[in-house]
Amino acid sequence: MPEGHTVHRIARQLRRDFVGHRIAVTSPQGRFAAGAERLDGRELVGVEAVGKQLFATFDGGDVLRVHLGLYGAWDFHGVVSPIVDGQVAVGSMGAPRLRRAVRMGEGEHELRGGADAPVFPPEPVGAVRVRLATTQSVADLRGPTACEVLDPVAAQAVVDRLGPDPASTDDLDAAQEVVVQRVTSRTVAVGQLLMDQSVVAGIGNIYRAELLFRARLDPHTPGRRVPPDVVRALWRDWVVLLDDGIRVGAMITREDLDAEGRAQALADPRQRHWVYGRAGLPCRVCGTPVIVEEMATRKLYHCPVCQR
DNA sequence: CAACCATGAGGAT
DNA sequence: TCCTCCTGGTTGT
Repeated sequence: MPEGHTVHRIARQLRRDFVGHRIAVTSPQGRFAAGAERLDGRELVGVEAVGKQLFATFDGGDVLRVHLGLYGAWDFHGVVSPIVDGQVAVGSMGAPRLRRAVRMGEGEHELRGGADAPVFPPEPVGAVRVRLATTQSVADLRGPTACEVLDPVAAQAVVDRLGPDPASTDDLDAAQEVVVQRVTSRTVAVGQLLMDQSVVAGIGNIYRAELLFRARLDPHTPGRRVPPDVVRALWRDWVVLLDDGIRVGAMITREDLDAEGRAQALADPRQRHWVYGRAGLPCRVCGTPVIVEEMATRKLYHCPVCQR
């Protein structure tokens, strides 16, 4: 369920507390026993996120590739350092219902073993596919759709299949034109193209719905019928939303909220979005009931009046 | 308890 | 278009 912003935050957390350390790698659940044994005791030398994929490189070049899919999450225990200035760090990232959040105050570096287990390291809870551990910090991965060890060439091949990700690209303008080309050359609905990770990486079902609403664009519009300037606006908006999501740690997509409204939306997910998850509720702009339909097996929310 | 659901994606048909 | 995998929270009987 995590979209791109979550994976970038996870990459930051791993860089902050794990890169530069020798890592004890285990698979409490057992389903990653061989991979864990291969990586165990090596130094983590770098972590990158591209789209929804995470690449953790160990000394010697092996890359741990993780994709959280719908259910995956990382839980962090022990020292969980702040990853964004002026903000709390959250001890768990991924599928929201999995959050056994350990919230830590600004600037706080604290040794603790989780909310209900004041020992370190804590016993693994549930089906932990991989545990990465330093002497001070633990990262538990559960429920990933992909978790494998790749050599650098294979890892790069995965990256090469992905479209641009604003948070892993240094040339946003060049990336923008790649997206323009990949959208406007297709007859597939733009609502599907935004979810296609080879077109643009990191967008999921929530950001898809919200980007289209913010652009007031009908999700059914064929890619080739979307004017290039509208694709550019979508891309620039994705740049903004992703950056905000990485900093805030939540998908607050309503640009009409003031600081207080954003604070309330952070506490109440029902206030975060224009249309996502609001089937039958009045559009926040025109009052028309929000429509939900299936598009390529995923729920698509949109306003039939504002988006055309 | 079971059934259903979720911010995902690959592969078979 | 369907099936499968992965985990766990919520809802219903």
